[in-house]
This record gives sequence, structure tokens and C-alpha cells, in this order.
Amino acid sequence: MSHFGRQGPPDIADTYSLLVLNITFRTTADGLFPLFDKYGKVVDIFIPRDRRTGESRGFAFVRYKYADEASKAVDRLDGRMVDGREITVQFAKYGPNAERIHKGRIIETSPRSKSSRSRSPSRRRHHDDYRDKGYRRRSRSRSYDRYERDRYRGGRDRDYRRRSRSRSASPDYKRRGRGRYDDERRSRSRSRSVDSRSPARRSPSPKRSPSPKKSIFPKKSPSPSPRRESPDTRSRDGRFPTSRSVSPRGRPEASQSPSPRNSDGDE
DNA sequence: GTTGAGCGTT
Repeated sequence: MSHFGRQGPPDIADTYSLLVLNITFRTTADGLFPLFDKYGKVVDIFIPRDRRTGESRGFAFVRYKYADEASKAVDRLDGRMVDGREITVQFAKYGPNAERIHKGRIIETSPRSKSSRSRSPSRRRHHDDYRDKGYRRRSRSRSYDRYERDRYRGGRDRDYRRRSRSRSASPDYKRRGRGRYDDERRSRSRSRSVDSRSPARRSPSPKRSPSPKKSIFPKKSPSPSPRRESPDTRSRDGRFPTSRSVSPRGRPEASQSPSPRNSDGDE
């Protein structure tokens, strides 16, 4: 009874949906219930959450029984501080089934589901069209970003969507002066160690890679990210377990000339 | 433990 949206949509025929944005990721329906219930009769509250992690996406849907109450809640709760964050309450524009909603009320539903429902022509396309709907995460959560991209792989449209939301941010001003500073610092560094005591230390960037390990390969080192290979992976047989990295032609001599080929699939 | 534009499930 306390948990909403646990069994699915109860009845959205005579309910008004409110979209609550900007809520904390820890805010739950129970936490919003008393807040919204104070302004009207809340039929149900649903908070979409990720299917992989199961965390809230940052917004919730509050269904009211009456429009007047919903409107009041929007006017009252819109801009309210919840859990230390200002939430944004407004009428939902889209319904759960892609229906059109006016003032939180569904005004357009399945047009064919009114007369005869004997035939069910809409009984296909019920697959999990996750990316079809443009399922996007809520943010580029640090490392999760890479993790997701690795999973989907090949989703160019996804990237496009993500980049689109940069319209509100302009952190380009923050990266100013850094280049100049770098240049200046580099200049100074050079002047300092002109040939005082470290002739081999004429690196323009002593802070970047002071000790790039041993130069195993005389040249060719385009890999800025030297991913460490699992020691146990190649320790299994004492040789390179890679199938295509050994010798596609059949050359048994692979231990002498370990081709620095990083064919791990940079794409 | 983390993040922050947006429109939804059994």
C-alpha cells in the first residue's frame, strides 16, 4: 500500500499525471506521497528507474484524481525543495503508451481500441524495444558512461542524443588560461634545466611521463592508454592465448617478435 | 559513494 507502481498502472483512465523532475536520486514515491497527497488525492506515484542498476532516474510521475488538485500541486510543489533539491512539477505531456496528454489528462488514446476489439492487429511489436524508444540514461555517470557504451556498442544515435543536452552547459569558459599557463610553464621549465645537471631531463613535460617504462618497442607508441593485460590471462599457458594475435598465417615464431599490434578493436 | 536533461511501469 505504501509502495506505488509496484504492481503496475492501476487505472489511468480518470487520473491526471504530473511529472516531477529534478528530484534527488534517492527520493522515493513514499517520500513524495505525503507531499503531493497534501494538495489532493494521489491515486498513484510511479518513479521510473533503470532496469540495469535499478536506481531512480531522477523524476517521478504523480497521478491525481482531479485536475484541480493536480493543478494546485503543480503550483504549490513546483519549485519546492525536496530532499535538498528543488523539484519541478508540471503536467505530463506524454502518456505511458505514447498517448497525448492535455493538462495531465489523456485526451488521445488508441483510436482503434474503441469500436471493435475483436481483432488484435496491434499484437505485434511487443519486443523490448529499449533503444527503439531512445532509452537514455540520466547522465554520464563517471565510469558508467563507458560501461554503457561498451554494452550497446555501435549506437551512434545514442551519442547524438547525449550531446544534445549540452545546451544548458557552457563549461568552455572554465578551460581558459590553462593552455597559456602550460605554455608558460613549459618555457620556464626549459630555461631552468637548460643543462644544469639533467641533460636527459629535457622533457617538455616532466609531469606527464617521467618514466615511460622501458622502451620495448623502438618506435610506434600511439597507444595513449596502455591497458594492462591480465597477468593470469597470459599466465595460463605461459604463452599468448590470443587466437588472432599469435599468427594468422601460422608462424610459430611469435615469442621473438611480439608485434605491438593493438588489434583490440579501437572502434 | 558518484551524476542532473528529461516524460512512465506490472
